[in-house]
Amino acid sequence: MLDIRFVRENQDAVAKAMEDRNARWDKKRFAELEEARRAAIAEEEALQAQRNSASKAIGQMMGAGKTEEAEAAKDQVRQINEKISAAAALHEEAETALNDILMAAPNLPSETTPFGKDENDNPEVRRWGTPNDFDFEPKAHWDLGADLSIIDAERAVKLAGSRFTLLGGLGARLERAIICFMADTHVSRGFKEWWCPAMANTATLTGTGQLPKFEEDLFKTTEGLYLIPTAEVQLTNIHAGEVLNAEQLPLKYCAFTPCFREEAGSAGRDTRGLIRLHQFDKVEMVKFAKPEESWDDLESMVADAENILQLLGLPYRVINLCTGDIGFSAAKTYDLEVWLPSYDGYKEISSCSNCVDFQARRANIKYRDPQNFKGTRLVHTLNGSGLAVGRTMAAILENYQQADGTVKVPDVLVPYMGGITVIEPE
RNA sequence: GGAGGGGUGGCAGAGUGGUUGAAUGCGGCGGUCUCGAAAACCGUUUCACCGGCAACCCCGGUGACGAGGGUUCGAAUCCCUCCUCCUCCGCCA
Repeated sequence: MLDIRFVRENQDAVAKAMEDRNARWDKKRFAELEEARRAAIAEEEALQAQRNSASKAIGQMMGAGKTEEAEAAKDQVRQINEKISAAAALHEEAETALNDILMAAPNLPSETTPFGKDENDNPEVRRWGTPNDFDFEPKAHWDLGADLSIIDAERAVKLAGSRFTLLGGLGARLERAIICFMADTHVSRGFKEWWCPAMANTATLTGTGQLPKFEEDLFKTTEGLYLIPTAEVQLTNIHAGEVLNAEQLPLKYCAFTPCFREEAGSAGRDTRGLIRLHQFDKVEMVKFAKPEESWDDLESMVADAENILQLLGLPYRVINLCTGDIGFSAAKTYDLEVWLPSYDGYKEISSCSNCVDFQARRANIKYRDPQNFKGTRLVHTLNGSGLAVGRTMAAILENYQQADGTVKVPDVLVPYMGGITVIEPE
């Protein structure tokens, strides 16, 4: 959520930023509601002050035995109360309308977020590795998975429907190996690992920005809970409503969880394989940082994600999402895209964002730094995939496939595969 | 699922309708004392919002004692709903 005072004092800049983001923004309506809100508050509070002093006086009259005077005063306060109710109604009306606007408004892009209309305007930052030049016709991972009997798409449909997957034998083992490798690697680099609920409540999802605007992207239970679309939701909200100490920052958290997404608007896209599923696994990183350090923390988080790809020997590139393409809560986002032969191109495998104080304000996450300021301030929150497991498996299968149809296991995963170095048909 | 008992400031713990934003203790911060430290003593110690102002650190006001509603001139204190924690019983991976 944006800071209402900042929006009030920077109305033109906010309107411009919203336009850059392709977001709807009614500058005039905001200004009117904001004005109405403050007028109503001023009125309401002035009346409350009257009531408070009158009530105090009544108490004294009663104490002094002046019953009749007290009764007369009570009548007057009753009238004040009616006025308070009217002012409070106006106040709440404006407050609710403003809150709806602010909760639906995306974050402001950072200064280093390039201007652009859509994903075609995302500048490439760097590349790592060279895509394999196969001397045979490489298969797509869904064909490799079927041929090796490690991905059973048909039975997954039987069990749950389309956009689910069933991994068998070394496929299941490879999924588990990738998860453990990623989590272990992050832990060795200073991340604290967490194991989280796969469901979250409304407040939690509001804190990170999925709600109220993107409910249609989520699976909802009959109990009113939602399946988490990413562990970012849980890791970030761990400290919701808390005040952290400056010495503990930055906090570096990671977690493996399954993730669940409706994928409502993506019918027909990536229908095969492990790229776009209702349920997928992901190891997620989240950081809580001091505002003055968060941009450095974003760079190092990207490095943490890149480290996984480098250890796995998978070619990738880093792009800087433009204003028209960054997500709702982010001020700046780097995407990591892994080389995927079946797409003859790079495909997103990680997204690392600095949300600055946008989520911290929603979730009320602050920190104290008595050396440098009095009171508390909002922290900055960052999140990044480290990485999406299914897409990593797809990339491994496709990039490590061999002419005979087998798949070599990346060296770093061999220990996690119980020493198995090649995935062969059963 | 059944029965009972709780949720107050960083922590502990008072407070059952009227200067209680909240006693007291601990902790924290500042000071006195000391060569220094400890002890002792003195002072201080929540947050959000509105208004004033050159000013977030000053002044005035409003609100907040798990959350939301109600009663009342007035609620931490009474009533209702919800959330949550604890104890016992039952059930269960």
